[in-house]
Amino acid sequence: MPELPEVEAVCRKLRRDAVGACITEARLLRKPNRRLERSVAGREITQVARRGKNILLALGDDLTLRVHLRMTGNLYVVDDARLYSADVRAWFRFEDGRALVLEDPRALGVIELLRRRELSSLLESLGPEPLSEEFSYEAFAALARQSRQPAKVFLMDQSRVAGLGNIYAAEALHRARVHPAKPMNRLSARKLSALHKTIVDVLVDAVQSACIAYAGPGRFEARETFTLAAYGREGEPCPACGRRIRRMMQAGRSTYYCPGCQR
DNA sequence: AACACGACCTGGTAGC
DNA sequence: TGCTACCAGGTCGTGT
Repeated sequence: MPELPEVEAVCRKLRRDAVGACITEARLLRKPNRRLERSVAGREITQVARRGKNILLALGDDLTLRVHLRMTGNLYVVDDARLYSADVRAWFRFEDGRALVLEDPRALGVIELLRRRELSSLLESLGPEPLSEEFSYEAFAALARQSRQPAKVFLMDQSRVAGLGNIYAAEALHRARVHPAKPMNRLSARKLSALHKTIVDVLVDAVQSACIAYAGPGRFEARETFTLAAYGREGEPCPACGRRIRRMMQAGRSTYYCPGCQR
């Protein structure tokens, strides 16, 4: 379910609700992990950070709880974890009675405890944050020029750019008028530059939209201000040129694009 | 290096 | 109504 914008919305809310909370007890309901459960007890959540689609809850200086929501996860604070039994896969009870809850119907989400070294190797494996200074055009273009990967596959590779997923990769390509199958090293400087810009634009818009719509429990369905131009619109007219949006498969995922303007 | 594909899981929906 | 097939916002491991 969540890509960078939705994960960012989750993190912003957690910064308000969970930072400073002290964990008294934890349970991973799907796959019990006594070591993790024991290790987090008594620890304070000192910081909430996002890197790509990873949520990083710092528990003091040396330990970090990494949560990845994968397709259907959601992470939020509730007043009483016992009231949210349906798809709750893990809970972390706080001293004040509230609890941090991982809700994840498909149970593909990941929770793990990382020591400092493990955290840095995770961070090293990820490409630049597209909404930070490190996502420069030069760095992006340098990677692109040496890759023959199809543009869509390249954008979804977390080691190239961290945080894009199936929806926003498609939307960035559509805005930049780049065909999803175009090999990255064959894009003109003009197209490459357009793509670099639309990645940022799409994510900025989507973060704003996700933050407005996101309230915690529940899904990320309401995209208040972000309208998808291509994703999920097979057969509908392209808002830019009117040609019908097509769907194709790439790396096992659906890709939506406009055969008229994306070339 | 690049790509296909299955595995991990569950639920929703279109079609018969 | 009930069944089947396919689809889903992610990632990893294996094989070609």
